[in-house]
Amino acid sequence: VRPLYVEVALNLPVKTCFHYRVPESLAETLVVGGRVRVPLGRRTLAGFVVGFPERPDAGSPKDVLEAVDPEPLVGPEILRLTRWMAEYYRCSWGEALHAAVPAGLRRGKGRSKREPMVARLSMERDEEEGELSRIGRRSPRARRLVAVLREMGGEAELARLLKRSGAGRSTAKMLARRGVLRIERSTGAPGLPVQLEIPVRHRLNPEQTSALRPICDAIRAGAYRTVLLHGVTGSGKTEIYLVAVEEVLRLGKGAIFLVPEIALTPQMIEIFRNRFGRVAVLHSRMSEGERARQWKAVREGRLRVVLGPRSAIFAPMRPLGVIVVDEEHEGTFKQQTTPRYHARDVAVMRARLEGAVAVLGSATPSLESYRNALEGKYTRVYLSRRATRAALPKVEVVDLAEETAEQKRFSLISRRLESRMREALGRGEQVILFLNRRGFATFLTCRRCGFVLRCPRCDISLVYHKGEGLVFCHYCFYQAPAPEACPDCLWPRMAYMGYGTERVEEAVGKAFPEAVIARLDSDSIRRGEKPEAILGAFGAGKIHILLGTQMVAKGLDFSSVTVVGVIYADTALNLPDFRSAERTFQLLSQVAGRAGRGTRPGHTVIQTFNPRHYAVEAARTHDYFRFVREEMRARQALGYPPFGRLLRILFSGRDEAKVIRAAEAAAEQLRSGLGAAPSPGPRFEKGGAILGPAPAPLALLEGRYRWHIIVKGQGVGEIGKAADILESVPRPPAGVKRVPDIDPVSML
DNA sequence: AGCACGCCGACT
DNA sequence: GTCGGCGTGCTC
Repeated sequence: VRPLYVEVALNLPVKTCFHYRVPESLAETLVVGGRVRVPLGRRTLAGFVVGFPERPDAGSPKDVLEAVDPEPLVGPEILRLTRWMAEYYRCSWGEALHAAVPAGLRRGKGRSKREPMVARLSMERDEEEGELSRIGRRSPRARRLVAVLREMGGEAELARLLKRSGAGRSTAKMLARRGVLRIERSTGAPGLPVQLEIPVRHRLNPEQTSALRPICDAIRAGAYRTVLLHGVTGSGKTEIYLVAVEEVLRLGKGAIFLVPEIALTPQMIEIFRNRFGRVAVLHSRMSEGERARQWKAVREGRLRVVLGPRSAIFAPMRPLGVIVVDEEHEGTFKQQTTPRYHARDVAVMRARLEGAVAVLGSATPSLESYRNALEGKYTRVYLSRRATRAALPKVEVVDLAEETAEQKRFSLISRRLESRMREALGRGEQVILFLNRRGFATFLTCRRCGFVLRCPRCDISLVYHKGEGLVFCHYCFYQAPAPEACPDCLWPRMAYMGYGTERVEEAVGKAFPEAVIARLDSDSIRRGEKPEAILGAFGAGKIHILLGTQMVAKGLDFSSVTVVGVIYADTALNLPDFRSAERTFQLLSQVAGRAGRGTRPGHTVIQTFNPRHYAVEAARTHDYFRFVREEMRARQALGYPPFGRLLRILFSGRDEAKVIRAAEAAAEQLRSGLGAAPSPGPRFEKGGAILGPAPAPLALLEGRYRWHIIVKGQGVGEIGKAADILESVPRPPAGVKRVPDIDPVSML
């Protein structure tokens, strides 16, 4: 039967799909999962064919203009999965599908055979400033182009850059001629370093063997199961993942391996390549074309192992045997733009829909996963010992208040940490230092009037970067030269407060003049340092002290690192978020685990003003269970996850009064709607609550005021009801954006 | 989202 | 008298 009509899912914030007539000429060509070009209003859009209805739901449907794909771009599995996402996360099916397909494939079919042109900043800042002023003040376009490129991280596809900055090709060419930019065809995947330690393959110990059993049993049975693999750092989780993947491959199925963006290290890629030969890697730093190529190879069954971040959960692998989510507790699995999905939860759903096994691995499982395991929704397996029989590092906590009092001054590196570092360096061992703050000074203040320099668009303090002599907003990339005098009272000097990686680098350089120090954070990368090169040099022993942010905390495995220092453990702890203790504990445990992975014992020194906090205390004693006990109690008392569900509704706009009014109106509608819940539905008063509206912790971001409402419910039913109410009431006035976030991970 | 239609204020 | 603000509704 020839289809007369198609149902099309468009990437619009509109819940419904649209029906079109199929012209005779296309009746044979259209397929479910392929895309079509269709008219909508006065535009033409591409959307996914999701069905062939017998009769249209509109009076006189328009004609499909053309077929975009000769064959389905997504299979029935991804269609089903995205439909579930749309329902659960309250987006349209089209938006979910849009997120599930890499950009390089979406636009033009194979037309973009050639790599796109990419523009990169290629000058030091002062040089660039000089060149720009020579070009003259009458060319705001050039300035705007450079500013936009800087915001995009110093490197961007030329086409996108021109569109965003509104500048023309000629402006870009002129800047390239003057050396401000380099414009070249993107080269694809970054090269891998020469030397990296590949852990040798160990025989599984008895604990690992029994952990593997429920995983492999389910894989062989082809049955859905989610396994929470809880293993202390260094307990050999990776080896279990690898054996599970091997098992899947033996059965002729495929595997998806998700890692947090930050942990997609060359080291991990190398382990996989080493073990499985060809592996599809979907890396955000790869060009669109390269990612599209890998995706196609997966769809055609040429690659059976996919390694990637969040979005790799949509890899068109069929049949699927196992999905591994490594570091499942990581917040980066949650997308912070529509559709706001959590890749770990999507992974579990996908495994369920496709009869696959999901393995969620972590040394510090999220409370959500832990509770699911306790309730029997997941199978929990526990690895209590380090595979290499190396002891867990000895963790020492330094009370910064005490240290400051005793030394009569505040010092970034306590005497304890310094002596541990000296011992290690003396033995030819290596050191990792961790600090979760980039830049030099975290804020500038005036000693006379107390003025603190803030971002005009975000109202958070500007961070001083000494290397560039500029202050930066870490949220919106606003930048300005660091003021000499106080802008408020004109006092001639500003005081540099707070400590970032740049400042620690300087202090460590002074204390250890003979050591080779490298810094690894997004600033050093932006300035052209290759993380692969730094890690390669560190692995080869050419660098003695590696200092950095998150990037040094995750997934690094170097056997000669014996000392790890946490410069300041309180950054995460002081965030206004109910998960701050959990984040702190996870981070400290993870960082501590970088020490003593080889045969020599490790030491971790944690510097903090909160030495008695249970997150710090539990990290010191490597006691996950103690942490969970305390944290569960706190969450239960307040009805926070995992004991309740949250819906966060964020309102933002340039006119604060309007934003507040919109949020208040919505809260009122929620209150009356939920209070009157019909009897079959869950009663709301019990345990549920509508919090706010209140200003979000980041109350002003990029010039937009932000207020939010938090709906706390006992289960999905309640927050779902709240989301239904929002959809049924009139939309907020123009100029106010309302974004619902189901299961929010960050409340900032 | 993007675009129309539609109804009230200061300006060529 | 119009140009244009954005509030409201619709797009197959």
